[in-house]
Amino acid sequence: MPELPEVETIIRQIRPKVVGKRIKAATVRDKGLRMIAPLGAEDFQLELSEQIVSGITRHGKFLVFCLSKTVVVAHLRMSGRFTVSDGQPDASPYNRLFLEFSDGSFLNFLDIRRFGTFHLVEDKNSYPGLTRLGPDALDDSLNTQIFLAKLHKRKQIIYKALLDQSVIAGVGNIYANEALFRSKISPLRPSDSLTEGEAGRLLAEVINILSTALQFKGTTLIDGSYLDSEGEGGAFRNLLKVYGKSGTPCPECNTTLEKLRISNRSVVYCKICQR
DNA sequence: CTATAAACCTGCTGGC
DNA sequence: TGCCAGCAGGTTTATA
Repeated sequence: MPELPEVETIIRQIRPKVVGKRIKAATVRDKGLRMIAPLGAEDFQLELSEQIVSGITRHGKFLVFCLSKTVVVAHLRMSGRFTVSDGQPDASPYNRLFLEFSDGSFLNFLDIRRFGTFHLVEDKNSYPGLTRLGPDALDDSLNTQIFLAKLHKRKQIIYKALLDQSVIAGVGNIYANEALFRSKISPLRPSDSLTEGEAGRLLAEVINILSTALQFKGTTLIDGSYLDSEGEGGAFRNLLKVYGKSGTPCPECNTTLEKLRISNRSVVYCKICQR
């Protein structure tokens, strides 16, 4: 699933192929979904036509396409992908939406599960999904004090706080599991019980793991659930220590890793190492 | 206010 | 072999 490193990888790959180009036509192939907002597919296509892509940025897991007149905020959710093709749109049956540029190239949005979203807005401050976000997990301005203050303000377990994008933006289930293990903190700890030292350790592991995963172009599970814009999988899978490994020995102490169900998600942890 | 749950989707896997 | 329940899970919206 695309989390921060996967989204950043995709952006870095498509940016040079897309920025500066003029949109000749936008085509929403998959009608009748909630993918496009707030306009319907027809208006979305009209609005994008003739605009120039001036840049692509990211906040958390959201992609922000800056166009000459408007902004399109996209989210890949579980199975969204982008590809760039020449001459014709990507032939995948899961190609849900594509932009045709004036040079004959195409930016395609592929999404098996159709959870991905596109919001056309005036500017990025007019999209609530973005304004709600906390600082990006790899933003330089993020520090232990900010993180700790947010953790102490809420009454929820640290696992849920880590996934709460309004605390910090960009962490999903895979990297939350890994960061908690590496910082030796139990996912069940109340977030307001973390000491400054623990919060600092956890934040350092979050930053470390996300930036390392970015170097590896993200994580692709055995099931091939994530592929970048080149159709490649990320190699960080080989560095996972606990995610998806319940029932196997803890790499630190050999205790069998346990699986929890929190908010309908699978959480794997070592009850000996993580306190 | 918080906290939980359901909804959105499709492909894959495990059990019978 | 076939069928079906369950799982994967980020975010929004609804409900308690």
